[in-house]
Amino acid sequence: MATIYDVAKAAGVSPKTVSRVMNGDAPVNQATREAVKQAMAALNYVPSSAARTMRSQRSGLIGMITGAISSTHHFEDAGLPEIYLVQGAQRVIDQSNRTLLVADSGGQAERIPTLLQTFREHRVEGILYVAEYHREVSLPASLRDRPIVLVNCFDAQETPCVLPDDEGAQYALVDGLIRRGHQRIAYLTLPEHYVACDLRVAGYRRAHRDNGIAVDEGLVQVGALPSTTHEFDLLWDALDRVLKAEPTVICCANDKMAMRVYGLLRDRGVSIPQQMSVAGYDDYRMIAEHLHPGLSSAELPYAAMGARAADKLLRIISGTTKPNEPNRELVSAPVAWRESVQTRDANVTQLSSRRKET
Amino acid sequence: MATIYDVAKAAGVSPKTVSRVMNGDAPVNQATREAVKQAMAALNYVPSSAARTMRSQRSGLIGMITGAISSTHHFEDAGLPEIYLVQGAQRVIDQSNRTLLVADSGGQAERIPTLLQTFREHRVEGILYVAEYHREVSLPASLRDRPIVLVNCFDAQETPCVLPDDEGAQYALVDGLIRRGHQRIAYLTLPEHYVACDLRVAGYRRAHRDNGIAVDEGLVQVGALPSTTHEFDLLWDALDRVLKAEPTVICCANDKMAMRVYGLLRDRGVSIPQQMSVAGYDDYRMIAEHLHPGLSSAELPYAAMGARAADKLLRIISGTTKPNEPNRELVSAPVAWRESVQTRDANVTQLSSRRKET
DNA sequence: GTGTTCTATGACACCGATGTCATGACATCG
DNA sequence: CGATGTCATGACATCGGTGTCATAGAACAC
Repeated sequence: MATIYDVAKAAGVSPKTVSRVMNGDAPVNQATREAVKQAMAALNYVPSSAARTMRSQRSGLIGMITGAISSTHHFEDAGLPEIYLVQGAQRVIDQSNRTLLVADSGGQAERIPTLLQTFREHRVEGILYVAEYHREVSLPASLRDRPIVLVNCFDAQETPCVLPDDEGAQYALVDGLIRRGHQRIAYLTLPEHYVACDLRVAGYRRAHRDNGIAVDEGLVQVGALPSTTHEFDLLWDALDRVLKAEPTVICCANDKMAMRVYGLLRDRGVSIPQQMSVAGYDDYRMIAEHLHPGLSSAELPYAAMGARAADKLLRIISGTTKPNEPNRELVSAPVAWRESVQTRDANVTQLSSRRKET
Repeated sequence: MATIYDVAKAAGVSPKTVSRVMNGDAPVNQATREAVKQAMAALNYVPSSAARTMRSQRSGLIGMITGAISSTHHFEDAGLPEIYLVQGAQRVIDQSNRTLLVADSGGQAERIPTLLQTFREHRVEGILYVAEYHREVSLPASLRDRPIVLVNCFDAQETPCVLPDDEGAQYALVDGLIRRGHQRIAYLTLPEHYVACDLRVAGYRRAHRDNGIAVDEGLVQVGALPSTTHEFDLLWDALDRVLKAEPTVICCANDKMAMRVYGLLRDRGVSIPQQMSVAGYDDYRMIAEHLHPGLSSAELPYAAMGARAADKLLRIISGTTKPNEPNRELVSAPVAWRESVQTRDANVTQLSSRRKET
């Protein structure tokens, strides 16, 4: 590969002048500049980031570590939307003239030290630490030696983090359901004690409270288990229980669950949305758009979170954090309304007739 | 950050000796070695890959460019499984003590030159060029200056590539259907003239031929359009047409389409799999496992393709390609059989009774 | 005892950028 | 006309590793 010396020789100038042409940090005669540019083009010159890094002590690299945390089991399908996080972060990072170095542990936590070692060898300027679902983490001390932003997770040390606004999004979804005339809103939750579960149930309740509707506790049932292999073992029973409470719409903890509920409802001869509306969470387009009817869902805004996290990290690195910038940032997204939710005349109760059919 | 000089000073040796301890390329006295190791640990020393790269002229970086090609429109959900490609490639590349540098264009082709420039600045040793669906590409000349392996695509110049075995996988799926007693197998295809469409239809036909079954052309209908926004506009009609040919199973071009077909069949009151079996393609676990009933599907083996491509690229880089290694490699995967396909008694035709029901 | 080989180590240059400082050619000012 | 300043450029050192070569001492052969 051509070096700056080759270019200098070809253009009949010193390497330093070539450097000046590239970086524009000092005046260069127009004729000289042209000669240098021609030489660069002729030799197909590309500057070496290794040499630059050495001289400048700045690598221009940002490390992202994903799929990082679970050691007990592999998440088969978590990880998929991470590509959106990567895209969102990369866009922002490219604009700052830096490069994103992605290390995916593939869910094997034991690989993390190796990946971090690689990051350190490359002198990454900061790290984006991505969890596969909204949760609390405790960072290894070895991660604390450079700027870091947590994505989709938080810790007890108030490390800067970017989180989805689970409470707000679920609120928006349930509030939207109420505005569409629904009063009896079933909710099949995530596994208990998950951060997202608690937050979303809180949003569900706040939406009821703000609209002056009392929550029938029979309408709220745990719909999933933490184990991925038996994740939906209790869904059948949970669905039976909420149906007993005679809802007009079933909110599912995520789109996967909603997809299953579609099947289960149809097994029971319940048509969607005529006899029962359904809503999801995550807005996985792959699912929500292609289910029939299209699934209304609260978006998990991964791309925006990636962008926001990258932005925050870059500001920390450059020391230009905003004065009152909070450590913890919530990212919101609008609800995607599709055909699975039917608008009801608030004064009409179709419940009794529907129940007769099934 | 501590440098090799700091370590040398702390251990009372020369930098070169520290280097020897790290690389083990020359004998070092046991006592000296221990002293150096202690100094490295005490100073939390991590060697600088930039300095190494400069001296050795080897970056240890492999570039992967994804989501790279489409310029006309953004693929909303293509790109998702790419994470598997990344994981598969990364595993192999890590084992070779190299680092994967992923650049995702987010479907914006105009960003590719920038990304390639970054790759060149980092002196990547080779490039994995990933297409978002199986297709022919023509590479920009600027990509030809270093080893490259195409993934999920091929070109006219016989550039080394790794492809999914569409023909073989569709053959295996259809052959499996026939072995399960199906004789009238409908096929809703991808958009016409797509590489994968032609290959899969070929597999479908070969499976019939090998089993001595004539293909009823009414059973084969185009099920999707190239436009993503109107991708499935003709699915309704296509489904109607194949149903007229009285199939016992409907093969869909991909899992998304199968998900829609689930909905459409149920609208028609056709139960799956009792009245109609359904099969997909891609084996997107997120869909196939959570549809109800579970969807039988031919796997698109992204992780394996990523690993194979990385392996091939590393062998090209190291000059250890196998003697008879073909430029083009096909990656196969077994069919994932789930409940959406019902085994039939080959001698019983339930068609007439089923048609009456609907 | 001298020559040869091996072990263990260090001095020094080099990879390719760029920061610092110096210098020469002009232009401007008093 | 000499002092000062600006413009354009180059010499040189430096970043942190490692390849090359030199060297001192120990071990071994004859």
